[in-house]
Amino acid sequence: MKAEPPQSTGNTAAQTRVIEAAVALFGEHGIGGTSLQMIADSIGVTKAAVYHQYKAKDAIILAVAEAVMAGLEEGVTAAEGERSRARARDVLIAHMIDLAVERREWAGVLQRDPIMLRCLQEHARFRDVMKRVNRTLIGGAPDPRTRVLAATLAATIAGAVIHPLVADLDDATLRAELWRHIRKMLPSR
Amino acid sequence: MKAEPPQSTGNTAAQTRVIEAAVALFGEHGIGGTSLQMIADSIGVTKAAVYHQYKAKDAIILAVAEAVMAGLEEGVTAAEGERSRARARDVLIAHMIDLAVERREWAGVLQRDPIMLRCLQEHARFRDVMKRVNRTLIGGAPDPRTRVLAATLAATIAGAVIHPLVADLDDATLRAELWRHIRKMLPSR
DNA sequence: GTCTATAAATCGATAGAC
DNA sequence: GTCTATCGATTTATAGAC
Repeated sequence: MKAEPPQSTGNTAAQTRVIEAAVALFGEHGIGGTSLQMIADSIGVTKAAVYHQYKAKDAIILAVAEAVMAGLEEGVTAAEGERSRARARDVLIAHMIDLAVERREWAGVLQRDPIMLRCLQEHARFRDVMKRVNRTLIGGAPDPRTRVLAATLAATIAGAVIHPLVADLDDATLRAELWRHIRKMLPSR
Repeated sequence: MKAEPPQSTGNTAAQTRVIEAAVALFGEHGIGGTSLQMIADSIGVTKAAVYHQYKAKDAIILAVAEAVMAGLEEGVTAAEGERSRARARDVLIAHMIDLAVERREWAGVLQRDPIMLRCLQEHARFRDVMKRVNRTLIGGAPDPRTRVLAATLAATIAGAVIHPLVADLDDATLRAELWRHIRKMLPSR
C-alpha cells in the first residue's frame, strides 16, 4: 500500500494529467467537440505526447469512464452488502450523491454526453455495473411506478449538481439539501 | 391562420427535414460529434443542399434551440399569468413535464449537450426565458434550499424522461408517474 | 516522455451548373 | 432545391529523432 497521488487507479502522472484535462474539456465542449489538439494544448504538450499515453481518443474516453465508474461500483458493492433492500437503496443513493457533489463536472460528462453513454453501453463491464445500480435503486418489483422513481432518482442526482442555480453552493450545503429533497421522494418514511 | 404542417414555426418542408434529422443525430452522437455530412446522408441529400437551407452549422443548432425554447417560453408565459406563485410554479412544472415527455429525445439534447448549453447562454433571448423559468420555479426567496429544489425539479424532469429504465413506457404513464414523484418534493401540500 | 513532421481522412463552407 | 467539385482548415493517427 504505497501512497498513491490522486485516485487509486494504476495510472502514471502523465496519464492522470491527460484524463484530468480531458474531463474538463469534455464538460465544456462535449466529447465530440474536443480534439486531441485541445487536450494537448491544455496540458502544454504536443499531440504526439498525448498519443504516447493513450493510443487513441477512444482510450481516453474509456479511461475517463473507468475512473468514474470505479467510484460507482464501489458504492453499489457497499450497498449490496446491506441487509434490507431499503437500506441498500439508501446506502447507494448516499454514495451517488457524494460522488456527484464532490466531482460535479465529472458527473455531468459521464451521464450527459451521448458518446460517453454509448461507451458505457458498449462495454459489458460498465453495463453490468449499471444493471446492479438500477436493480438496487428499484429494490423489488420493476413496475412502472418504481422504474420511474429509480430513473427520477438517478436523473436528479446527476443533473441537479451541475445546474447553474447551485454552482456557487459549497459541497456540504449542496449535499445536505439534495438529500433533503430526495428523501421526500422515497417511500416508507 | 393557415394549416401549418408540424410545428407552428415558419419553416419550409426542407428545413423541417433538416432539423428533425439533426435532432436525432445530435442526441445519438452529440452536437460536436455530428457533421453536416451525417445530417445530409440521413436525409438522403448532399451537404450543399443542407447549406442551402442553413448557411452554417450554428444556424442549425440555433433552429433546434428555437424550436424547443418556443415551447418552454409558452409554458412560462402561461405560468406567469397565474395568481399565486405556488400556482405559477405548478403550471410551469406541468408544462415542462408535458414538453419533456412528448419530445423525449429533444429534451435530452437541449439540456444535456455542452454546445447547446453554451448556445442557450450566448443568446439573450434564451437566457431571458431561462431566467423567467428559474424565477418561477424558485417562487420567492432564492435561499440555498429553494435553489437546490429548483435545480432538482429541472434536472428531474429533463433527465428522467430519457433514462433507459423508462424508455418503454407510454407518454401517459410516464407523465402521471413523474408528476407523482415530483409532487412529493413540493412544499405546502 | 516529449518532440518535429507528415500522411490520410474529414470537417465546415463556397462556387457555379442544372 | 439539389447537384458536382473543390478550397482550406482541422482531425485522427503514425514515424522517427532526441
